[in-house]
Amino acid sequence: MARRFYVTTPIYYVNGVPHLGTAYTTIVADALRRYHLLCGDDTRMLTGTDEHGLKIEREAVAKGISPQVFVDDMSGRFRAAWPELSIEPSDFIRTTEPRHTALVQELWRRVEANGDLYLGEYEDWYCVGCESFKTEKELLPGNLCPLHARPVERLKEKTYFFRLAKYQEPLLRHYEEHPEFIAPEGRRNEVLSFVRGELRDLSVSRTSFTWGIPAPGNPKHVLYVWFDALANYWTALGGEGAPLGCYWPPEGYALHLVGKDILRFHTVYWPAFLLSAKIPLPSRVFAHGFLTIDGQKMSKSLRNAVDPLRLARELGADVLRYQLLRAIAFGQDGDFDHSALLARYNADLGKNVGNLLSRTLGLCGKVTGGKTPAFGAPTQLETDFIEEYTRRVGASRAHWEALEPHRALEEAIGLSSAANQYIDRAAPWAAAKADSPERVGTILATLLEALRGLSVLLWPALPNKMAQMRVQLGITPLAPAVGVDLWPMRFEPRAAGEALAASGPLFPTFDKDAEQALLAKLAPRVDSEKPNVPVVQAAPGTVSYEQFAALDLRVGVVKTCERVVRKDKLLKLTVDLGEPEPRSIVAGLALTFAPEDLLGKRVLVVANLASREFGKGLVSHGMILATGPSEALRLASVPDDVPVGSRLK
RNA sequence: GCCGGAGUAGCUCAGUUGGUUAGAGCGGGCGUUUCAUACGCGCUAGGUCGGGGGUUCGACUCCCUCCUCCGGCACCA
Repeated sequence: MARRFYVTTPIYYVNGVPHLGTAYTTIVADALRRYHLLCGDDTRMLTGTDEHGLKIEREAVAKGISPQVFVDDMSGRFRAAWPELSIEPSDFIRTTEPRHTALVQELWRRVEANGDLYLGEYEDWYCVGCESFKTEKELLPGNLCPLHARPVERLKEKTYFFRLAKYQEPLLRHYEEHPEFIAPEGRRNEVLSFVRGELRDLSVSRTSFTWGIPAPGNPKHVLYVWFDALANYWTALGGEGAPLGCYWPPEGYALHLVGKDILRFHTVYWPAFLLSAKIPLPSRVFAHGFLTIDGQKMSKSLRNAVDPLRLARELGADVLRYQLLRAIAFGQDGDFDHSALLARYNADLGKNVGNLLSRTLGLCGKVTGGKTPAFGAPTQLETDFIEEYTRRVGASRAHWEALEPHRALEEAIGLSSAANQYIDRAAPWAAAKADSPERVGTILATLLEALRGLSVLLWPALPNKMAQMRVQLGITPLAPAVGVDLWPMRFEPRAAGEALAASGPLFPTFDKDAEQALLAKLAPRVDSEKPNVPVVQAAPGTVSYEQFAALDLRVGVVKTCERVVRKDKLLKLTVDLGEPEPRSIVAGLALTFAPEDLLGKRVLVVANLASREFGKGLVSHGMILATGPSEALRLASVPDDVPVGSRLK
């Protein structure tokens, strides 16, 4: 009853290096891979890199190298990173590989043959500086490019469209018939409501850059990001009729792990492409949450500050894997907290599992000469413990099946706790003093078998540590094979007389000093960039939106400006706010600015401030915004091309 | 604005189709053992289960409403 299990991670865009977020997804995928291996499933895991697109082209140019050289280097970093985290994908695909490009083009042709591609015009905001389109959302107020702060323009580009709208009903039907297709539940509902709304055809090609896969039959176009990238899950298996095709439905079970930010692409666009190409859909798309780090959002600077490889080198890959799998409810947002990591390591692994191994082997060394004792007549204690063992081993398995690694591991630790309870109740040291070797043997044999089971249950998360544990237990390394179920569902104590090989603490704990030292070493240091604004909560002096909105802030241009006699600080100016007549404003700018400095300048004005009388008929109808000491003011400003009278918001 | 999720012990969270004294882990407190990595085991938290109202013999669990947080969509004051 070996299943064919195929798990994928997103392919990572090579404009960055592996960070904790990408490591997280990939570690979960690897843990699932290992779990399925243990079950005897025919298992396959895929990860890789996404290497096309304008950003890459641009970055390579900026570095003065060819895109290919650039992506070779970047992709290599991802490929090299995973083994350091004990991640062993079956395959690593790059979107620049011929095996991918050829099959993506085939996919394109199939979609085209199905009548789902048409040439049209894509119209949106375009920044000449970027040479790329911007969505409305990206733009700064006043239709400015967020990168260049210059106005974008409306532009049209020839592009192929995919008839996404056509697949609204088929998609909804598929969601309906396969409720497990999108998980978790909450995410499924989001997608559902999105698809129930209006689906617009999707632009799937570009002509404004060349670093991509040429569209078959029209090489002026390159395939646009999603059509190219999503296909990797399928192209990596070699396409239709290839030997690896058996990992794809209907024969295989294909699971895509994705971040919740790219859920839609995987549950709407990708299935639609496949429906069009008449290829079976993947079995399930599971969206996990985002990580915060020590309670802080993973900003760019934090991303780089928390390097999973550095953590792995410092603590061992297993410890990092364990924390990510155990501390974060898969599917929900989670926090990666450094001190919680150390605390959990000490508690779960050191004190619970590690000490259990240590005391068991210690007793064996003293009482049985470092060999496995015989399992004799069980008492109620053994019967109860074995019952709990069986229950937890089964529960752990069920949780892996349900994509709940945090719970699967919780069960494993619970089993270790139960063994610690059992050893206290059974008190083999007392039995040894009472000179009842058979009883001691039975107790120790029970514990050794529990530890053997643990070495399997924890292996998906802690492959290296569990390998070491098995060495100490004197058993062979786990050697998963297709069709062989290694999950320790049955409690079967070993034969007597086998050699054990205790060799000291498996999980040496950190004392307070060591913890402090590690935290100091590992904690992300980003304070320089953001002076750790601790509380940005609503302070007593906050204003409501309504209060804020009551302000009329406008862009104006200074038309006239003159000193005010006997008022050294004041300038009297008239400012054009786009109103019929320029406003007369009195402002305390004179210590910094000479009147001629300000002529023609753009300024920001509070336009609905109550008028103020300065005497001698001098009245100010507004306030000019500035910052700094009186003698070194800086005017709040906007670029010169912002129309006069524009309101700020 | 619409839709969805969440708000349970100091922290992280479980809580099945409503029913005796609301749970776990960690932390804290107390006790205890000595085989063990100063480890383990036992006991302990008296928490208005976000607020208010309702249904019911009885609600954390059902309904209404309000507040806060988060997410999706819409919109951009």
